[in-house]
Amino acid sequence: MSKKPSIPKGTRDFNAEEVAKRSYIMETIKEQFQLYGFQPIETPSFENSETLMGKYGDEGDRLIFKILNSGEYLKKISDEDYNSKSESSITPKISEKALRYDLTVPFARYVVQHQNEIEFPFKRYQIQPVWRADRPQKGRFREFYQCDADVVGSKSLFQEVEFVQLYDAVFTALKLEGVTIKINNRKILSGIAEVIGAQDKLIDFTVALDKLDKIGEEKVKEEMRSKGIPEDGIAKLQPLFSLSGDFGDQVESLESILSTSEIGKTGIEELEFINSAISKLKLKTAKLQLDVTLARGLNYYTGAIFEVSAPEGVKMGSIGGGGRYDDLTGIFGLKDMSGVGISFGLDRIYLVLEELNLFPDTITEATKVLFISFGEEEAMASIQAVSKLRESNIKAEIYPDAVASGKQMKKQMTYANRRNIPFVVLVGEEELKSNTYSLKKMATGEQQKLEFRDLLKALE
RNA sequence: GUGGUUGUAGCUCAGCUGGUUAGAGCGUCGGUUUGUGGUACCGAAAGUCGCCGGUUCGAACCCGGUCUUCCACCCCA
Repeated sequence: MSKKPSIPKGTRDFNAEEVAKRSYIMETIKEQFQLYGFQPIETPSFENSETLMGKYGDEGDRLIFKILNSGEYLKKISDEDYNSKSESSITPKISEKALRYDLTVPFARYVVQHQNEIEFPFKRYQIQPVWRADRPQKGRFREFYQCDADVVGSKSLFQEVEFVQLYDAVFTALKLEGVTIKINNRKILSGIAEVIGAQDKLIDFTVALDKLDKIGEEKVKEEMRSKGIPEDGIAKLQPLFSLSGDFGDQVESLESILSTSEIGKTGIEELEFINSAISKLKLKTAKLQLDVTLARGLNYYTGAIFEVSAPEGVKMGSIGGGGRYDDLTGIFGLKDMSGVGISFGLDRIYLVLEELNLFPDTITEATKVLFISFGEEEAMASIQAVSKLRESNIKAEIYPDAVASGKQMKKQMTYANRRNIPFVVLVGEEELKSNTYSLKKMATGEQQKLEFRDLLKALE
């Protein structure tokens, strides 16, 4: 045996069934995106490095796949840089392009670049792969698909409301019931940080808070202390750790904490607006839940923050996320362009649907009938029949190699069986003479000789 | 980037404290069955034990490195 070929870690091949299942998810999402008025765009797999670098924090920069320059790139490096062995100074000189890390930043770039051709508010969706140089683990790959829908150019909170509805619509259409749409607001987090005297430590504070359900109250407090958050501030957080009840109850507790923070109060108002709209509009199968510990994407989110988690009992990271970013295009020079968007994690949704057995049986449509090949003359007759069946939209094929003996007959039957082809047609010497077709139903083994008209009827 | 885990036939995995020619099930191929698959029986082929190096009289097994798998942390879809 020669050297085994392989694919890079964190990447996958997909067989016919997997492709069918993946496209089922994509089509379902696409359909809902279009129903909500989003237009598709696509952007290149790789961007100029400067478009991506620095947009996702230090951690993000580390996870961006960089593309090596072509040509004699080493000759352009000065001896000083070369000997320094410093990645940060050499990397930009030998790599000017990088693989797309998410769809949001390329979208922001797109909006700025095409601002004169775009009607605002601009609603677009985008379904494309992204790449991250991460270590793979459960539900985490180095190449995976994101399905994003965003609106730029509207500050209306009704956008947030519609996105909650959109999440609900997609997961309902996928029959994935009972997902939780968690919502939070950056302004509330800022408000809390302000109240406890940690405005400058917002990220440290929220990163610690985000771990609450994972490591528990004490460990979270410990981490906050270690980051230099004052003890009396941590004490003020106490009501946060025991938040309970419905949306309204939780908001009440928050109000008591945030009474002295203007920004915090704004955050609460926004949350309440979204919640009351949603409770009037009603969700079909999803739940909307306030989660003050939710703190993702803080590098650019400024208002609402969303995250969707799989139904209870399924061990999987978030299957979707999103939020409001008031100034994303600002980085590229277009000010005052508020955006809000959500993302679906195709690969994770796939794993969840698989685990819960929610894929419809009908999505893997294969060949319906296989014609057994006997010889040249028979094959010719078979191909004529196959062509006619195809004209009637019946998936039909003929085994490419002729039967020379019973062994090959067996081989062809086995082939039909393996591929789950439900019907086999035999056209041999006898059938040729009588101008008939022997149709065999594989599941039961029953077989009958039919004229073409009846064959067509039986297969329709 | 940190810590752990995995790698033996096409696939799933056994393989004792290091000891002759490395095993099973499934699959593949052939036969019982020359116009009939899915069930039965008989037989056969198939492995540089992930790769490189070390220890040893002797390594699938012990040690080091490296790649890979999966998991956790960080972060994230």
